[in-house]
Amino acid sequence: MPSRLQAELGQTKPFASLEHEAMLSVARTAAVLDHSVAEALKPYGITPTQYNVLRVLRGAGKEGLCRNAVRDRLVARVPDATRLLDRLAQSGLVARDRDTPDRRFVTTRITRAGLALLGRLDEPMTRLHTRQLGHLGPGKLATLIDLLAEAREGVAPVE
Amino acid sequence: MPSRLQAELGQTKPFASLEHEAMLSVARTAAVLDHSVAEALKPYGITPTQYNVLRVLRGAGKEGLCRNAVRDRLVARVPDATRLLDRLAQSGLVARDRDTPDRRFVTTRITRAGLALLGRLDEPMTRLHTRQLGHLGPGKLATLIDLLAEAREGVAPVE
DNA sequence: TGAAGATAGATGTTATAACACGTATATTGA
DNA sequence: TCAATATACGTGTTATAACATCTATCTTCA
Repeated sequence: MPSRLQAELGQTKPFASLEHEAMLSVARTAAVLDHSVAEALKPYGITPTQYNVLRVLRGAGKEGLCRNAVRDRLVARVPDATRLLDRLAQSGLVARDRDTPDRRFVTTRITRAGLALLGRLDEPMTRLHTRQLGHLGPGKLATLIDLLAEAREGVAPVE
Repeated sequence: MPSRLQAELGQTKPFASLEHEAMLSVARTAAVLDHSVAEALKPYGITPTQYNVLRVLRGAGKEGLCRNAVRDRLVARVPDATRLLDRLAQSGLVARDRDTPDRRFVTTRITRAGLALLGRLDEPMTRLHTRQLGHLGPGKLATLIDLLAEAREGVAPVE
């Protein structure tokens, strides 16, 4: 029986190895999920990466976070956190201040407008997540989360 | 017990839902795996997407594939397949011809140089895949592949 | 104390992604 | 048969990613 992924990619030959099929399955699933999140966020004028930043900053609270701390908490590696935050600052969703004793640090905090945007997004995003993955049920979701964590053990961290 | 992903992202609060944690787990795992593949391919001067295209075209054989067929077989959605193939053609790894009865189609085929490059990559990439995911073993890999396929059922296809 | 190195961040530049629109060929149906 | 539509692909443009390099501040230690 050809695999589900094979059919999705219109591929005639089976995969060379289970490892390879798993690699492509992860990439495919991430692309599909990310695409639907991007579509859902589009009406609000932000990208999944920007949404991720805003959630990180909401989690950090009033203290805020410096640039590198934000960058290291993001799901995907971003090589240019400065201009990512520039754009969010220009939209008024975050604010930056060089207000620590160590003058090298620039603290970024989510603004009232950023919190308001996240507030408007919380419900639709939760519904989206449920619609996308809810059918798996708690048991399978927990297994999936565990297996993915185990999968990440095999490679060096994103550094 | 805080989840593994929580620790990786330096996050203090638990995730809002299993669905959300699963979403982020998939994205995180894909980013980590993609990054290591990109690093491995860098010495050869191609990106993961280009590698993917070359594999698709090798699979298609002498017949080749038209632009949209290539695009639809890629793991991740690419909105500009023309210039992606332009770059591969400029590197001499693929060749294009408008040689079908229907003059709208442009057939793309992998060149001898493209095949040679893939040949050099086959072994190191297989080793990389094994190093990244081999420790899971066949049983867990099969489960992971199945769960990811099931996860993709919840959302509309990438169209 | 002050030069060397480390750290945090900004900036310049090129390549690619993303989106809208344009062109050529083929198909359909009045 | 020929105008309308569909299909396959290309092009123009802007935004962002990716990479290298630069500046400012702080730390370390001879």
